[in-house]
Amino acid sequence: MDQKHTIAVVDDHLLFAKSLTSLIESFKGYQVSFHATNGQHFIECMQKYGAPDIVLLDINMPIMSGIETMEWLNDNAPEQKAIALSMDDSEETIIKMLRLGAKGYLLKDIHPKIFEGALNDVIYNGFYYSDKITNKLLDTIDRKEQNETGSGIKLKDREIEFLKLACTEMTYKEIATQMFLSPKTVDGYRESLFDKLEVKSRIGLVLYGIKHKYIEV
Amino acid sequence: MDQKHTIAVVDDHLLFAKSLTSLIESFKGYQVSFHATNGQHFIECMQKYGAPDIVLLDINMPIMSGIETMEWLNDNAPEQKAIALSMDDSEETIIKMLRLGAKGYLLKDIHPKIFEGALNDVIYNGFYYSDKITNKLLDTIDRKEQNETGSGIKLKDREIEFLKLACTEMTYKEIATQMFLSPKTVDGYRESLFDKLEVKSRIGLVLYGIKHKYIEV
DNA sequence: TGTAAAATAGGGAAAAACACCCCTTTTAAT
DNA sequence: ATTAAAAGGGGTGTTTTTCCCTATTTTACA
Repeated sequence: MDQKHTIAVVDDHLLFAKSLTSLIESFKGYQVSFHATNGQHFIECMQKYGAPDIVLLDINMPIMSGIETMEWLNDNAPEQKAIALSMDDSEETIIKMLRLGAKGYLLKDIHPKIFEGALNDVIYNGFYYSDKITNKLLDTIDRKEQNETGSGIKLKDREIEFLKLACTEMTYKEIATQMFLSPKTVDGYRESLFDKLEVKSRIGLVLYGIKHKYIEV
Repeated sequence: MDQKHTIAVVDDHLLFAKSLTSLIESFKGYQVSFHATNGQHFIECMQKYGAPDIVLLDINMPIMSGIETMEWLNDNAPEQKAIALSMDDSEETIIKMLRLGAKGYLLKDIHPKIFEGALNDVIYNGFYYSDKITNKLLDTIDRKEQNETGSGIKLKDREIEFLKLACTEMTYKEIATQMFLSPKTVDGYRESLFDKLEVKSRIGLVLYGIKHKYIEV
């Protein structure tokens, strides 16, 4: 085993990517074979330089995101080992990446020693799951099993439609017109959402809507 | 000039910080004297290891943010050269940091070569302003001169305080109590903000507050 | 095919939000 | 010293929101 393990870094943040490269090359047994700034670029590079042993995938990238890249790998190179590397610790993203076959999910604030350990784990064990991520997933499962609380509330189409309009400066009367409903029906949606989302005012609806990405700001 | 220039890295993202350290130490003429995970930690480290030639300050950190750190430096070590290093490219943050005396403002996605150049500029010229940042500031100035549109609206401390409370499920009466004001005065703040921010309802205030990062969701 | 659960709609009333008028005291600036 | 602006407070309305009821009409599905 004389050959060094090869790593590809896929991240649009150049400074981070290059810094990470320096770090990785300071680990013995590893070398960075190339760096790409988004998924599409990565695919091109892979065709040019060959597949690396591990690809470190950022999630948020322009043109082709980490998730899209993971989907592509799933279809075209299912054997490729990939580790997601992101600031984003939302359950949904983590779950999505792991389901798509990522061998690990690292937050960008981890300790370099742990990072090195994770690389080794992926090479020799095939995967690495950190405490933090595991706990996050367990939390999510707990909440789902209990009471559907947290972010496990499912809104119906019409409710979402109403929620979006509630996050504007329209009055309920205007919302009713917009939705082709009686103001009284809209009042019903309001009350049932107050109940379901555990809020006490329209402000609460707006905050919920933003937090859960029903609307963008 | 045989001595290397010393750099301190202040960033809570360990992996990034350590990677950046690797990168910096690959530049000739530079060495990282210490790494701190937030402003408070940085101040402690500085007392232990002495002041670096340049401190690289992340903006978003727990306990003591980059802005708070910059304020502290302003009061306690105004000669200290600092460069803000952040993902956040909102005008307000940039302006705030530069006003507080930061010698430069780098986005984390810059090219390592430019990064190295920026370090040199700060050491030898005393400052570095990138195209991107300069243009961003020019844009802001343009908008200010035109019509006060965009985000060029300055809110006073008390208005910001009110805005934040308006973005909760409190009633105006409760907000008044919280702010030790008469409900009528709060009503005045509401009206003047409606006017200033060009919104027609409290929902508008909330959306404005979120968009302009007065509140987090 | 009967029944439960959605979706729809209404009445009535209190509380909050909003609008437009006014005033005094304090602070800042010329 | 004078003036202007900012900060705090009031009166009196209208409109909107919120809450608590009830009652149809669909829709789903066992």
